[in-house]
Amino acid sequence: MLAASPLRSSNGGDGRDHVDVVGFSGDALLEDINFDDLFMGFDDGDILPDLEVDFAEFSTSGEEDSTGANLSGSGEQEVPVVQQEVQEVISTVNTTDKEQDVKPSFTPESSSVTCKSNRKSSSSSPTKGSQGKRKVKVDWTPELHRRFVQAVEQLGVDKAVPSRILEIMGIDCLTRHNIASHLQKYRSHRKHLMVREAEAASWSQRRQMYAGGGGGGVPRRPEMSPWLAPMMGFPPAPPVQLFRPLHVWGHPTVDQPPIVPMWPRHLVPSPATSPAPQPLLHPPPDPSFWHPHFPRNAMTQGTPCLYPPQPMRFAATPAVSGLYRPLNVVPPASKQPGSQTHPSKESIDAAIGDVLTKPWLPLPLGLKPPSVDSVLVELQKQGVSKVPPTCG
DNA sequence: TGGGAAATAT
DNA sequence: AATATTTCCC
Repeated sequence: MLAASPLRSSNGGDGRDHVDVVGFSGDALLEDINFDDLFMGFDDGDILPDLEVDFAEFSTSGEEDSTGANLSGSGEQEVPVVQQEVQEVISTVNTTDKEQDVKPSFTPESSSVTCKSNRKSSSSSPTKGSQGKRKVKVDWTPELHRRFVQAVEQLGVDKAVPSRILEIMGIDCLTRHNIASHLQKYRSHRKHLMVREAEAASWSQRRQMYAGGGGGGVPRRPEMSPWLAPMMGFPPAPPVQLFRPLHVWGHPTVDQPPIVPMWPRHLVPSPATSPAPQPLLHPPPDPSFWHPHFPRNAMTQGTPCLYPPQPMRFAATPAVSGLYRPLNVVPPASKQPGSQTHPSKESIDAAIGDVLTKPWLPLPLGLKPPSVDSVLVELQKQGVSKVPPTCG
């Protein structure tokens, strides 16, 4: 069962057809692989209603090389151009039912995956620039991709070859080249993911070395501790310093437990350990998640300090790069011992705006700092306000 | 027949 | 910008 309609390129170049291959399922989630990472934007909205249009009903139009394409056969062939009315039917269905509850039961075995035209296809003249080949562009919908993954895993990632995948998937309108292309990308993404996971694992391993396996996160050799290492230039009479981790490329840690150890009490930095600031490095991309998260927890709880207004320096540290950016938050002047001296939300906001202009500095030993939440918790436990000598 | 890179298209 | 296809070479 297929549905397709022509897509003519607007530039009159090769005038490719664009065919979506769609199916639908009640559970559009891809569980085998985290394709949220790989293919952003997949959601139920991408799963289109069943467009069971029998390709046999459509005559091919115009182009010689695409005529006679046999979509019910196996192997690769050109997807035929179909009549305009198909496209109309399809877009009608799309616009009406897309958000509706059109999720018929679906089982992988019995699923029908259909090919439909891409709606981007404009109704331009079929005669344009269509000599030679007319390829279709396959839209790898979640369902289609799920089947792809299924096939790949069935064969084994290493042994999966396009022709076999195609066979297993049983999607008529796909060609071996479609599969090969997708497979290439799939592997590439996969490799990427594995690298990232390896990094995470390696980090996690190192974390354990310093976390002491539940002993409160105290490194075995404090004097060598990476945590202790100079992270930033300390202010002359510094208040509490925290690392503020930035998960720039990953997902915010909202749903995840912290993967980093608590900040050990005796490792809270002190002025004596502060080095000179490092030179500017390449800024990592997209620190955009700053705003949503930072002010919420940063300084709203505890950490009273009696210093006069003075920058509080946080480290905004991307998880991967080993860089951080200092964040200076100026707390209000303390009135009397014991009074609250949190920075105001405004000053935090101002600092956040400002931090983006700061240079990125290397994080010693390439280690990540603890998560801000864990630090805050730990600092609270430890009565951190006493860390600077005059703060308690 | 398939992998992979690069160019190209959308 | 992201993703898919094509082309070329091995």
